[in-house]
Amino acid sequence: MLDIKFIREQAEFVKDSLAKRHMETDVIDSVIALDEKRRELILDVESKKAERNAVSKEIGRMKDKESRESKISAMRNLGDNIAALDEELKTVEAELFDALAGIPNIPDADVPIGLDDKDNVVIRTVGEKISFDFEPKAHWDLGPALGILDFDAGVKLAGTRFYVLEGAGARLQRALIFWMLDLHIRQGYREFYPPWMVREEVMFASGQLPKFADNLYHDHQEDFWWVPTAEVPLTGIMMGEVIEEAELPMNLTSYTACFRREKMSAGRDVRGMKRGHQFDKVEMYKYCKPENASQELDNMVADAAKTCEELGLTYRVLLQSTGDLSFGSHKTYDIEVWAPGCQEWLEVSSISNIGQFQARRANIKYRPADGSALQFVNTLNGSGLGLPRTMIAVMENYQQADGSIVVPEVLKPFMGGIEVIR
RNA sequence: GGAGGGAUGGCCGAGCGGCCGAAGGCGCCUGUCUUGAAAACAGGUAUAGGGAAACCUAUCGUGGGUUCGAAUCCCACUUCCUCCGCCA
Repeated sequence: MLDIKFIREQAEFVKDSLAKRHMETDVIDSVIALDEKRRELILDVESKKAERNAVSKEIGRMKDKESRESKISAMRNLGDNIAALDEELKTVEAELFDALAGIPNIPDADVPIGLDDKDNVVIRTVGEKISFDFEPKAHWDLGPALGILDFDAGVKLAGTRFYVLEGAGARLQRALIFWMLDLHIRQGYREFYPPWMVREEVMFASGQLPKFADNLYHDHQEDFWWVPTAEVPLTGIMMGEVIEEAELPMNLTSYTACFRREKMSAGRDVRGMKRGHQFDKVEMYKYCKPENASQELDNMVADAAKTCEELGLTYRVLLQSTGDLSFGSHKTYDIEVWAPGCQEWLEVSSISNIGQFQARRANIKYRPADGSALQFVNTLNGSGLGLPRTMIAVMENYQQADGSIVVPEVLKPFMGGIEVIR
């Protein structure tokens, strides 16, 4: 959510930013009109309240019954007037809030302008695409052949876009989770295990609601929303809090399953385990001061990249264009790993500086050490990494001619002595 | 699921429908004193919105209601605690 004062003062700049995202800019004009209406009403209703407060105090001290009665009836009328104005103000504020909640974040100045993900800019590529002296297989052939990945069972249990990992496959994923969490702890993150279902207000705070309700699973009998990413509870955990400056930056990491309806992308990526309704992810998250956010974004990209490096995967870092930038993001890098079987760069991580966009929705501030006024923190989030695609990359990169899969060096301690899955 | 008791500032804790944005204490900040510190003493110390400013408005878990006026009365909800039941 953007600051209404900022919009008021920098209307043209905000419009330009919307235009970069290929959005209509009319909403800014209506927001400014609503804001003016709102301030008019506040001026009016608050002066009336001031009068009522003053007269009510007088009434409390008055002895003369008649003039007392006349004041009371005058205040009764004023009270009705105030109630009507309050009602009107409430309506205007709700409209303003809804309008503001629908405006995306301002892209950072160095975000390339583009239409979609094709305009994302490759910043660097690390490693060479692996070459084999045989024809590499895709994971959807490798996995079932080894008996570690079962698409039919997933469909039987839950339908399309579900699969079952078993044996060394399930264990490999668990090893990745353990190893990633340990790595992030070494990198200075604190591990959290949050609820995987949250209240509606938490979904709103992190920016998923109201806009993306269609992509979420929701229990209609209780106020429970299944998290689409650990970013949601990791934002919510500090909702409404004031953090001491000395505590910043706060680095958090969490493993959760993620649940997504993926309604928008029906028909895309249907094959394999690339895109499912349920997937596991290890997430990194930061609360920091605004002036450090840019540096912390770079740090987080480096932390995620380290994960790919230690796994021995070829990867590239991309800067998202304005056409691909998600609703709440100020600036986002993607990390993609090369999957030689399905011949694809797979997005395993998306690392974003959200600025104060979420903090404003979630009301998360910090208290500067010098005692000056409270400030909104900045928040950052990034996958470290998404498990299914990491699994794909590991399976396809570490495959051997006979269809077996070598366990990456860093995962061996977690595999109970299994060095090759066969 | 049933019964009962709570929720007040950074923390603890008072609070009769009006003089309560809220006593008192602790903590913190500033000053006096001191070579320095401690102690003592004095003053200050919530958040948000509006306003050029003076200042005004709102907030005592949340949302409604009663009233000229609500921390205080009424209703609903959230949450914590105690007891009973159920349960991995």
